[in-house]
Formats: sequence, structure tokens, C-alpha cells
Amino acid sequence: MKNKIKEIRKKLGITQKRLAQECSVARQTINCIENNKYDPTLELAFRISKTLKVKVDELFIYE
Amino acid sequence: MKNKIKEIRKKLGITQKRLAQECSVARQTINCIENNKYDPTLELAFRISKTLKVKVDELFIYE
DNA sequence: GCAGGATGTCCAACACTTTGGACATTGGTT
DNA sequence: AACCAATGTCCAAAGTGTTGGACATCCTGC
Repeated sequence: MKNKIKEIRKKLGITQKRLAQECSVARQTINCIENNKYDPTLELAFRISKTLKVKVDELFIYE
Repeated sequence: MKNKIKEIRKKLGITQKRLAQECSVARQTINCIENNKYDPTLELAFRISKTLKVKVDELFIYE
């Protein structure tokens, strides 16, 4: 399960800290997800997608 | 977090057992998700979406 | 009205996600 | 070189998802 969070986040010019705040999670959570330590819960995936203004299906790549 | 799994599954005429098998999870898992006992992991959400031939963003409703 | 499939539900164990707090490393600016 | 923000990483605790196994209930067809 890959994702484009880091890429899109940087394109939008926001920090991990800021993204974490917008999604109401710890900064480590965003960091771990960006670096593929683990996948987010479905709900968090939706919150991140919403913040980054992309669809879940675009942000995460399954297969 | 709502979802249209039961609705779409029935439209396709498949059982919880069958959907579970296709997604490689226990039948209880599908049952619990359909009845909103808990949300699936992100990966399972993708597997279910793939099996039901819809996008994650269509199958799950956030907000 | 009985049988069999489909669905709902319980439980305890295990796996995975998320957390705060802390510290190390990187990178850019001056 | 020194500063400071941003990022990476560690840990143990708490929360959440998934499981097999078992049993109850609901349909539907015969």
C-alpha cells in the first residue's frame, strides 16, 4: 500500500506538523504513514485526503 | 463513517460469505463492517471496493 | 412446518494503529 | 559554524480491527 502524501503535501507547501494538526493526529502518525511504517485507519485516510484535497483512491495506491 | 457495502453486495447478488472469501477475511468481518460495528482497515476497504467494483470514495461516506 | 442457507452476535486472543514524550538528524539561512 | 525548523526514530501504553469457533435467528423453498 503506497501513498502520495509526502509528494502532495510538499506540493501544497505544508509541514507534517501542520497536516497532523489539520487531521487531528500526532505528527508521528503522519510521519509513519508517509514513510510506510504502517497504513492509516480508513477514517484517517479520509481526513488526510480531505485536507490534501484529493480522493482516497488517488492518494493511496493498492496493488 | 457509513458505507454502501450491503446495498451494493445485494445488487451484485453475492453473500457475505462469498464477499469475505473474495477479500480473504472472515465472514464476521464483513458482517461487522456492514452493520457499522467498526470500520475496516484501509487495505481491506480497497479489497472490498475492488471486489464490488466501485471506488473507495464511492463505497464509504465520510462526514 | 422443516431443512438449509444466510445473517446476526458473543467471546477472548492476537495484530496493528495511534499516542506523548523525548532525542537524533537533516537542511536551509545567515 | 551556529541556529532553528522540519523530519526521522524509539518506546510502552492504550485503542481498534480481525480471527475461529460456536450458537441463535431469519428467510425461502419445498
